[in-house]
Amino acid sequence: MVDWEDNTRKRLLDQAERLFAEKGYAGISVREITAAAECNVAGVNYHFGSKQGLYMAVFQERWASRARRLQQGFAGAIAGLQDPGLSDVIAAMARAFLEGPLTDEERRNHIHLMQRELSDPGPALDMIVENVMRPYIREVKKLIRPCLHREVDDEQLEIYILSMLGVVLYFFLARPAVTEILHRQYDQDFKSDLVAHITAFCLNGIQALNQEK
Amino acid sequence: MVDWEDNTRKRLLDQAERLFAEKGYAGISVREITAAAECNVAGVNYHFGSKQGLYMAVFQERWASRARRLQQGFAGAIAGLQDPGLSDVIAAMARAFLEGPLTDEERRNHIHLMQRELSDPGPALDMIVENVMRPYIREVKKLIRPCLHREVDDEQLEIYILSMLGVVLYFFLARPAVTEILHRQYDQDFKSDLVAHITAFCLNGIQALNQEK
DNA sequence: AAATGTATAAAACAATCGTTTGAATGTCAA
DNA sequence: TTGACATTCAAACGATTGTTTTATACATTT
Repeated sequence: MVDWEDNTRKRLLDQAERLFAEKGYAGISVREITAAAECNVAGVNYHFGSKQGLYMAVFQERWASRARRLQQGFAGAIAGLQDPGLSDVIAAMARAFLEGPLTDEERRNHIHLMQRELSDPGPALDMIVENVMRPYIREVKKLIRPCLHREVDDEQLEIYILSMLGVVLYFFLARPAVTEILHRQYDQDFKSDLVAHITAFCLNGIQALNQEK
Repeated sequence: MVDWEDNTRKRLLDQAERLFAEKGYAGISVREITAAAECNVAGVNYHFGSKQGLYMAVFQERWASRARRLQQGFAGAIAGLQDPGLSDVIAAMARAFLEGPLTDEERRNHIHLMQRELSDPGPALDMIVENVMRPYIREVKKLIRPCLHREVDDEQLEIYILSMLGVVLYFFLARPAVTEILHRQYDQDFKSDLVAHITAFCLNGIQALNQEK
């Protein structure tokens, strides 16, 4: 194995990631992937054993490391502040997803791949939940709890964090519908508006936790 | 055509709706659908012309009418109140989606079908946006605007409404992940908690619109 | 009763699916 | 140079895809 740059394998992962994100596992054929990667059909089975093996490799070798970069982007933004407030944490969350360290295409692939696994549980869901979502939520909880004025139990806090994730991911996920409804392009302008909006919306939303009922 | 009950056609729509919602358009074959509907493979092409025709029929003959029932459930809950406040509108929105006039299975199918079209634009997206989402958003806008203390431009209000929809739909969509993370069953108990939470979260969120900045 | 139209079924259609085979490459060590 | 290994390729595998054809059963109309 020539390990400094296994070109066919890399091209296959590149195109598989893009096409699986775009059309879903069942929506794309091995031949379409190999055509896009400009290699032979057999390449998939040679390098990854099967179509499913290629799918899992996309998550293990691409998706997981991107999730790590996202989390680091978030943690880094927080680490730069001393005594970060609630709005700092929420703004950092939104920014990490919408303007974070990833390119636009990486971001789109990343979120679509995640989304598909979350709604149609596939072989990669366990990895996503255990290795990415759970540690992420634990981290955010540790950051948020000191900002609250009263004790809040774990589950309630987790639901709030999931709500914030929901808002962020949904604007991404439903992008075709959102842009058509609002008559706006999904450009930098719109993204800035979204980050500001999401931060304000979720900040107020989570203040519900701060109020005695 | 025997029109009082065309049995095969009805069974095909029943099973197609369930299976398209569960596995997506590309994820299910016409043979799996006809097997579930206990009829011949040719039934799909005879009654609907093609697989895609069956898919569109699911949206036109099933999904659209359910969307109407959802909207009526929402409108009816509001109509019962005089001078409905912001929290009334939001609670009615959440309840219509999570505890509304649909059965649990109808609700699951409905939201999954919608979700798939929103994220992978298919032939039914235009219908969803123009005939369902846009009228719905227009209606909610009319209800919310009188509750606000200051003038808010259309787009901002629309973004807030989309955010609320995002929270509601996301808890549905990512149900497999959500229940695993929270270690909870998706039962009546949990649903009540969700409605209460979403209402509180979004109510506070939208209050951002009420405050001078 | 004969003719017509509708609905279902069995069988086959060409096309495409994921996968495997076996030969042709190139690379590097012995 | 030889032998072993890694990689790519064209070709073909059997299975499954959506669709069509042909035949049959039943109902309604003439």
